[in-house]
Amino acid sequence: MASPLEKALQDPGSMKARILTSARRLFGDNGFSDTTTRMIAGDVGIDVSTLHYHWGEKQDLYEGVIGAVHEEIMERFQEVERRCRKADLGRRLEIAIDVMCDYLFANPEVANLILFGYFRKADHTAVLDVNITTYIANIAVAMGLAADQEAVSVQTKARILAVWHSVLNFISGQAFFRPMLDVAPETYAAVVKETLKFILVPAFTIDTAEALKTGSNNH
Amino acid sequence: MASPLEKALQDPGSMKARILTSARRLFGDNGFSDTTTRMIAGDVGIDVSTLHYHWGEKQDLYEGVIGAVHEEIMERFQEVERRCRKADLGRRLEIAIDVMCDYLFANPEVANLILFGYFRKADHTAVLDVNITTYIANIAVAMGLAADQEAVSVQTKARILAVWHSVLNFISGQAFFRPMLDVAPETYAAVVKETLKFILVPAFTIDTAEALKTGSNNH
DNA sequence: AACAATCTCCATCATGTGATGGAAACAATC
DNA sequence: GATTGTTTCCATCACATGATGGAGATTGTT
Repeated sequence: MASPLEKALQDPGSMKARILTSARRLFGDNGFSDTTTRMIAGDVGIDVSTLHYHWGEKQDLYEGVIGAVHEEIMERFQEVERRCRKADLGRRLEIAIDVMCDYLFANPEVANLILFGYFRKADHTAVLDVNITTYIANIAVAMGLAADQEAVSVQTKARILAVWHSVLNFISGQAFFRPMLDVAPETYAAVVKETLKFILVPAFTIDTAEALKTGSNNH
Repeated sequence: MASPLEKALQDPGSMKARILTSARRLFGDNGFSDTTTRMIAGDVGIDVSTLHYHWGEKQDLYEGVIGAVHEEIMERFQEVERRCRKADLGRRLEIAIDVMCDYLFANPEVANLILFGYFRKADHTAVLDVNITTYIANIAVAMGLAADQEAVSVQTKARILAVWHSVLNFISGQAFFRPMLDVAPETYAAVVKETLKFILVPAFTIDTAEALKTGSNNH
């Protein structure tokens, strides 16, 4: 569907791909407005106009980054779904937490990029909006919380959003929280996984039966 | 401690206070970089130089906003602490969720401002950092998860961070998630409270005894 | 070697932004 | 009513940023 993106991914050494890589990291670090095209060009070691030549305007490059990240995330969800077969709900949650944490800790800019998207009031929100809705439906089905992607109750959606946020925030706020907890980087990752499982697993494993039954009436 | 801030709060109709109010909302909506001093001045109905006359440079105004919000939050925590006396842990959590949700839904810019702080790599992070640490310690004590503010284990800190994030994200992402859940604003608030209690209460009420015992060894 | 296509850079523009100086309006005191 | 201190606005500056045009370099093809 995204032909320029495919072309860029074909050869990671191509100029277009190199720009995308730098843009991804810098946008993730500083957000859209605090990342200048000159910063990205400087990081790649090229001129600004070369950047514009390959990607058009800044907004297009940003959407290219979001698109690439989106594809990666969807791949991870498919991995979760594969590994979740024939496991109970508690185990499924643990698998999902492990897979997503491993991925996000290895690509910390991803969590930032997604969370930045919540704030931007720009026009591209529609794009990201669709993505998030897709994530939610995917998780619901993979977790066995909904029969198909169309029949996800409000409660289930809200609960998945809460889980998803919890994961993202711990990774996104890493630079902020790790010093606060005063632990080494590797320890931080372990603490995060443990905390997520501690908080999330009991709620779903204990209460799921009732939650699904009363899932369509809101208080 | 903050003398200019006190002066502004003394008279809500004063120019300095009016600027602070507009700045608070606009910074909350758009973040620091996407909010211009001209936007704020325009919202108040004054000239840019009037704004600079009262508040100095943009960064100072921003810190004024953060400071005011910080004071409000601390008041809420004190309220939680008062109302938590002689209640068990599950009930304490519910009280804390209710109080903080009511406050944040009534002042939605607050959640944005705090979350924006996670991302900004600017110099003021130290200020916010201290604030967050204070929040965490306060909650830990109010919840009865730690004896005093100095003796909070890594696990407890991480768990409180997770709770705090969950609350903030639902309010901050309201404009984003409410359409996704397709519910009315009042319903959204109810769903959020319910979801938070659903997810958070079981973990702490079931597991607390063991959690506190093994609170100092990770993994 | 000649040519065409692609790529990269230098110079430059238009615009928006943070910030300031100084003039004018206002308020308070005598 | 004059004087002094405070507040507000107009005009303007310096600078960073997004973006472009066109010249030069590079590569591939014949």
